[in-house]
Amino acid sequence: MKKGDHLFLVDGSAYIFRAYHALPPLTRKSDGLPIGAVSGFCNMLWKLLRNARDTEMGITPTHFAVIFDYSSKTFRNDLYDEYKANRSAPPDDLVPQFGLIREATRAFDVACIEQEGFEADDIIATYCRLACEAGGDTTVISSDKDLMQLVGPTVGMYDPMKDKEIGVDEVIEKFGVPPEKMIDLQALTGDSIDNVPGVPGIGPKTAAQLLEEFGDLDTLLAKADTIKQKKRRENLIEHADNARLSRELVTLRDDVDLELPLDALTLDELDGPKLIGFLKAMQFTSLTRRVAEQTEADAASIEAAEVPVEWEEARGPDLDPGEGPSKDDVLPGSSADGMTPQAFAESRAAEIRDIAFDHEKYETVGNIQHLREWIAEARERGHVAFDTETDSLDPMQATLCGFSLAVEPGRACYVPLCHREGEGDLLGASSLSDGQIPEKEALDALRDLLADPACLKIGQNIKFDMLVTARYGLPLVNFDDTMLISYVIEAGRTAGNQGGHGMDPLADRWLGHKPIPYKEVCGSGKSAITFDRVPIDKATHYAAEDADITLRLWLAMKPRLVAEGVVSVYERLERPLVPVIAKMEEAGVSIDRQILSRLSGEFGQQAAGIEAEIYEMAGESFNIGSPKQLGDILFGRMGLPGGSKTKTGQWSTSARVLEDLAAEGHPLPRRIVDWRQLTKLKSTYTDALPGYIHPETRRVHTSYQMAATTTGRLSSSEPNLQNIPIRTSEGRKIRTAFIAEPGNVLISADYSQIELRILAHIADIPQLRQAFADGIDIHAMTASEMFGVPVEGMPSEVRRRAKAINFGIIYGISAFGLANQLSIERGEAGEYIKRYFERFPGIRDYMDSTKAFAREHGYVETLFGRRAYYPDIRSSNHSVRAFNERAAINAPIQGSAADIIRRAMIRMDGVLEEAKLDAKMLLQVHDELIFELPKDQADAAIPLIQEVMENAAMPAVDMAVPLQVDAQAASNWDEAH
DNA sequence: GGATACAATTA
DNA sequence: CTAATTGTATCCA
Repeated sequence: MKKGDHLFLVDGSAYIFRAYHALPPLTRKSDGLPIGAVSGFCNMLWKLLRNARDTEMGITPTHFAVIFDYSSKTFRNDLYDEYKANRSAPPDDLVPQFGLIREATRAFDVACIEQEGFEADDIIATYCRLACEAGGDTTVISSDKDLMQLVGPTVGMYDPMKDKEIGVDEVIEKFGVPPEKMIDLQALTGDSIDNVPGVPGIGPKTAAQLLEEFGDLDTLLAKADTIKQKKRRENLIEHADNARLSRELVTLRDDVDLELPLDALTLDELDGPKLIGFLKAMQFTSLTRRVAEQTEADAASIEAAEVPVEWEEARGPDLDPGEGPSKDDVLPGSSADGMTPQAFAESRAAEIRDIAFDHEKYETVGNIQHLREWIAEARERGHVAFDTETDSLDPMQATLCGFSLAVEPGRACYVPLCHREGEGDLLGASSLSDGQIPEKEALDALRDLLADPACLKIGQNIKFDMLVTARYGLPLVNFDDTMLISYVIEAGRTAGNQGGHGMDPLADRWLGHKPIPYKEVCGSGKSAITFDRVPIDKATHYAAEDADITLRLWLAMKPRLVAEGVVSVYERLERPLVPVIAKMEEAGVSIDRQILSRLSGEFGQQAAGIEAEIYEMAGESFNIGSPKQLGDILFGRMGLPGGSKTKTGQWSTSARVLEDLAAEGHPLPRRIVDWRQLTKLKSTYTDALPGYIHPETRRVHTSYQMAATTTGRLSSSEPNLQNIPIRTSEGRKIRTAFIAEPGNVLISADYSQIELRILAHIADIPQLRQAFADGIDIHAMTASEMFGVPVEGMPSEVRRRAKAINFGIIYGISAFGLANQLSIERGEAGEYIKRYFERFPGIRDYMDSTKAFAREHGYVETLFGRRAYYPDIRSSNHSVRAFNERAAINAPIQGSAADIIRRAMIRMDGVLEEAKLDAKMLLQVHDELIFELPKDQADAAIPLIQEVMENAAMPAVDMAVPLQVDAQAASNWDEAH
């Protein structure tokens, strides 16, 4: 190696894990071999090497190697035997990919390096040092912070997934310290993934600040006693040794005795046919094609290589028979001929991922002719991505600032409508910016596009855009929603990261692209501006990018619906519900301010009285709302026996614990429970709800999230109208404030025991089926089966226990949970469960087979084919696994019920309309629908609503158990329910 | 101001 | 023991 040479070092092991989690899971079409990470790896290597051969741009490596960890045990374990002890075994579908990635490296004719006893990072550090000494430059292909300590004048890093170079400045930007201080920073923060201890309570921000102040770790530890913050000071002093140990653990060794010298890493000419053989074996069609083009090899004449792989499973995809793609699922430019849907979806996703973003190419549309051209092109093509920009996240309040369109990847525009400039605080002082089409003219043109049934509008969370455009008098027909497509294909796969199905995480996962952050355009906090204040050129970059991303996501994801056999879930349970829910949100519900205000006063007074009693009993005043202070009083000063502890080691003051104390004769805990209940009712409901009354409609418009839960349920927020109190008489009063307009009534229609009925159907339990067919009290029946007590004259306590068990079954019962619920010993709860399974062995069979299915496939299905993914069900951690098993048992039951009410909601409008009823569906509360309609139509509507709901599973599923719906009309929600 | 913990509410 | 959202307290930047 000599001056001017450039060494590329790929951190192979880190890449594998990152690619596995970040990229959509791919499988080889012929046998289901998982190859997602391999695919990402090959695409990355190809990109790096292709750039390498293009001397016009980028850096040209002369030396190249991929480095892997050899085994998990290294010299660091001798320093600290807990090192990396938190690492769980790699997922089953990643294991075969380790070998494949090494094969891929060889197919690319690149050095593949691993050495026993050392981590890839140490080998990388050593090569870096050698290259530097020889006068060459190095680029480390990784984004691992552990490697950032190597960055310097001749060493850079490159994050292949974010296409981002990391130099000295980037390290400082990200961590607030220069690379040479990264070791000290990591020593302080530790690393929970690698189980490096660090100092508790110190995160990257604090660490950077401390190092800035003290210079380095040793100085810091020596002067730790001068630190002001108490906790921080104590932790630094107490854990100083851990910090020193951590420093040793995170310091990379650059003196590894290398098996392969630096000069052996020279980059050879690519062997096209060899690489193509491998890619063909993996069935990477689009990369094969590109490599063939580049190397001028004849791909057709090259046979797929034999690639050794340890993989026993050979399962095909589970396509629902007879459920083909519908007409509008035939995608533009489709080259699916001769390909399986799976292979097509894969190659499409890979194709889309490779198209670069260029914000400069987006157009701003400032005259009507230009807009008409865009709309004509969209209608010509038959599909267009559409996104509105507004000044509010609330679609019922939002003012339209502009909209964007995208017709093909990279080709997108923004149409500003009412951007303003100048001071806004004085009336009329701001003025409309130049270069905007008059709003009415632009909207009239847009109407032709949105109302055109022959042109598919593609949105991300299109319910929002639908509500906004509806308020401007524009109907939106024929649409797709990328958020819902994502929800159908990977509910639960993506839990954790924000939103899961929001634009940012989707763009990251499917396109490897980070959109312009909203904060960068509009600022945040106090200095935030509304979108109409954003300069138009800046707005175009942001808004057109959103439409561009939406279009790309649609292109990349939609074929997956077919590939995974879930088209009907999307087309029958998700998409048609969008306009239904939009209408419900738009309708809103009427709330009586006066009732709430009166209740607020009552609750406030009662709470104040109880507060005084509490201080009296406690002998001092304190903040009752602080669990910490309350715990100190109850279990410290007053010396009451503590029950359980919370996960942070505090004494629990949950209602459960307090009620147990009350039962032992202590008067104070009871009052605490009462106080909490009243303050909850006041703050969350009677005080907060009036604030949600819309200034113009005078009604409350909740927002339903269609892609928020793993099971298929909706959720409601701002305000949440799915948790309005009902259990206690005090809470119930709040429901009287939900009223019908004068002359109208509310109808509440709810499914009776729908989840138990679904369980009886799915698990096929004869006694349960019979009981539901006969209309018997199901909990009493369970009690009599289990305890041999006749239903007649059964003590209520016996029935209560049976009821808790029935619920427990639906929740994937555990002795711990049941014991907690019933305040009994775990052993006794275990006995109950045992006895239950003896009487209903079919339930145990259902649970076992559901668990087995989930473990094998990674997901479970509802009666209607909706999937809920539980990737952690294979966790080696017992409690994580058990939790996922319970969730997997519950999901088909809860999810099937959710699917049934969705079907009812989708059909409801048409049925009511046909019957000439002016009923409006207002709310959904999981198993209940609320309608508002003229008083004199209630008698006609009730049986119709019941019929639609009771038959909602038909004809897709013919339930072995009848569904029963109870419905009543009244002037408020309390009486209707 | 943002993140986290805990407790409340619902089906 | 399943699935959610919201409000208050608390800690830290």
